[in-house]
Amino acid sequence: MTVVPPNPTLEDVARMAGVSTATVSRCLNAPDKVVERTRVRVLEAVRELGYLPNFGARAMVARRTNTIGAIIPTMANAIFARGLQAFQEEARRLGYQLLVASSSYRADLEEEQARALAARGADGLLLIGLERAETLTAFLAQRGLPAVVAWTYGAEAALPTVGFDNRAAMRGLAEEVLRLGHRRVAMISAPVAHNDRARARLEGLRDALGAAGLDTGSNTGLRVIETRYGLDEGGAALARLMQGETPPTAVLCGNDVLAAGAIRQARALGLRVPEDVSITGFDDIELATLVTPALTTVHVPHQEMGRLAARCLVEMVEKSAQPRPAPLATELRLRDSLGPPPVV
Amino acid sequence: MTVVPPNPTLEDVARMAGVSTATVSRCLNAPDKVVERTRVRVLEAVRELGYLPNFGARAMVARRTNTIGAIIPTMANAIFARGLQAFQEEARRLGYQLLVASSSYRADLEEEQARALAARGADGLLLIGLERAETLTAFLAQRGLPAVVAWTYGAEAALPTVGFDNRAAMRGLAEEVLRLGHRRVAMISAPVAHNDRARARLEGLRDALGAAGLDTGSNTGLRVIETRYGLDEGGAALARLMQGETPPTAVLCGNDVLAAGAIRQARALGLRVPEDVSITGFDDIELATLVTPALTTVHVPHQEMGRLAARCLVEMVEKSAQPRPAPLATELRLRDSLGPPPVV
DNA sequence: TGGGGCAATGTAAGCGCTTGCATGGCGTCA
DNA sequence: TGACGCCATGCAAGCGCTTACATTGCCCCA
Repeated sequence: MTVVPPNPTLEDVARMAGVSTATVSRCLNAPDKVVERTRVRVLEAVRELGYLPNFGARAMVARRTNTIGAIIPTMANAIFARGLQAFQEEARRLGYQLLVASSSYRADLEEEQARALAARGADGLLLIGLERAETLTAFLAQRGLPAVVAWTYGAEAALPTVGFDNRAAMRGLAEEVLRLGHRRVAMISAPVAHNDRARARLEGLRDALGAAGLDTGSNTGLRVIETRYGLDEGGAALARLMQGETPPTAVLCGNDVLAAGAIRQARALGLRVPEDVSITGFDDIELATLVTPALTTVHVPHQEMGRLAARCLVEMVEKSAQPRPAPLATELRLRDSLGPPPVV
Repeated sequence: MTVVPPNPTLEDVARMAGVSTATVSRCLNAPDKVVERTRVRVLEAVRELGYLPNFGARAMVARRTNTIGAIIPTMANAIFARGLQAFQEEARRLGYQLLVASSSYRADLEEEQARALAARGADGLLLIGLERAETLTAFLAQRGLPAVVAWTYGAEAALPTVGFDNRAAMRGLAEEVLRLGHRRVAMISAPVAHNDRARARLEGLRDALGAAGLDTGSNTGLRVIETRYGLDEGGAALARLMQGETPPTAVLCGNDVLAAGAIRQARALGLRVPEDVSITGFDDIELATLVTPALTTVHVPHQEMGRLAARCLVEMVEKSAQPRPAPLATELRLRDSLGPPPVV
């Protein structure tokens, strides 16, 4: 009868196999340095004891962990979920374990999580969006910890970015809206403070408006409501927008969830979409085709982005490279929630 | 000018502050054991160097990491996302860092991830559902690694469960369906193999059918289609169900996503919901109120479940307790997608 | 004024692992 | 047969930290 210790160590295995700990270690890390007969015996002991290398000890001496960390604003948002799942699958393929933490959209928590992940030996970090505490950036630089930023694109950002041009994409959508004849346009946006993506989308809309010679001032021309993420929030924002004297004929939303909420609310108010008011989204998540009418939106290749980000980060970790992937292409998805403005 | 090493150690800090490493360590872990003057000096050095304790080293000697791991089937599913977000917030409040990994619904990957998390020193694990590789259960037992199972409830399960009774909940919904007069009922279910939750829901339906004296056999009475998670998958399943001679008058879906897909498909087929066919969901995620008609479904308290699971797990970790929380209550949400069967 | 006690700090062991270097046994070749 | 070299293995240092125990110095009281 063998005694199986609850947390067997290298030494337990060595004793059982009648070899030194060095040999056991070599069996695990460089099997070809050990002659077959010994190796078999050692692996047998490993199996029997259910031995699992202590990660902390290994990391301490090996100075790498094959772990990468991701910090996302929240898990409760489909936009991140899908891309992250792809990221993790690609990372796994490349031999890396993914650890996810979430920041609740707070810069201080993001930094805290980054430190936690760094302390836990993450070889690299995936971050979302360009905006963050300066101290975090400094921290990454000081430790020489590779990081990539996803879900956005910035040619001259400090860190490599993997994503798409939010501004240009929104501009494209807005141009289509204007082409249909809309002149009174409003936007329901996620809070733009500390969120370069939201801001870029808003600016894209302003770009289009400006190019068409329309007033983009917040007071006189373009009305913008900033609101938290959520269906109800989107609905509430729409209700506010529509109650004035001259409500907008088109409401562009910063993301699909806000847009879906807006559509639901529009119907609750007895407004027809798009006959009375057009509503558009951004991201093209699943729910875009679920609402009635189906959402006109901007399609973002989330999975591709996740995979690309993983490859990019691994390259930085393994080759100390500084890749600069090209921005991904987005695509207009014209569905039913956008139409010409009502004839007066 | 001070030289700031890229990865400062305790010793660097000690040298800079002119004390021993023990004192620095005490400053960090038991500040009241160090006199104020020294402490200030040490913390100053910590700040200046940007010192971050090496987690591996610390874990190795302290034998705990204040880290808990969660393994979920996929991040791309809103059901898990929301509960997990709540779990993580509660865990953080209790002083624990959450690390998430995903298993893609595969038992082998779940085990791999569990080992990875255990090796990384997780003090406890959050698992989903009761079904898993025996070797994993054995592994947890051998290491004495606390774990709780969420999203399901099993009174005599090997591990503490935090969740609700899937079977009873579905039975409740099914009884309502039968009360309205439906007799030809079908189900669109997630794959039941390796998924106790899906299976329990199906059994709940069978319970109700049986209690009403209806045939529950798969061939003659109840039609069940198992399909992968996804809107399109739900839609395809509905299409198959409706094309027979005597299509069901009510289709109960294993979750809201399948139901939403089914509703979309029903409309595409020109069927009115619920006049021609009733469709129900399960989970009550946001999208339930988005579809038209709004989904009749079972509301599950995901956030509460997440919080409770966190408290439960922390209790196990800190007090070596074996809590057995009571099942959470679910609630029928009667909305518009369920109505009486069509009059023939 | 001297000894006891206590609070603050230092010393050093050891957590589990990897790895450079030392060792020893064996095959090979002259 | 003996010297050489090489391969498999062992030895031991050391990664960065915590903590039990030792040491120091000071205060207080007799």
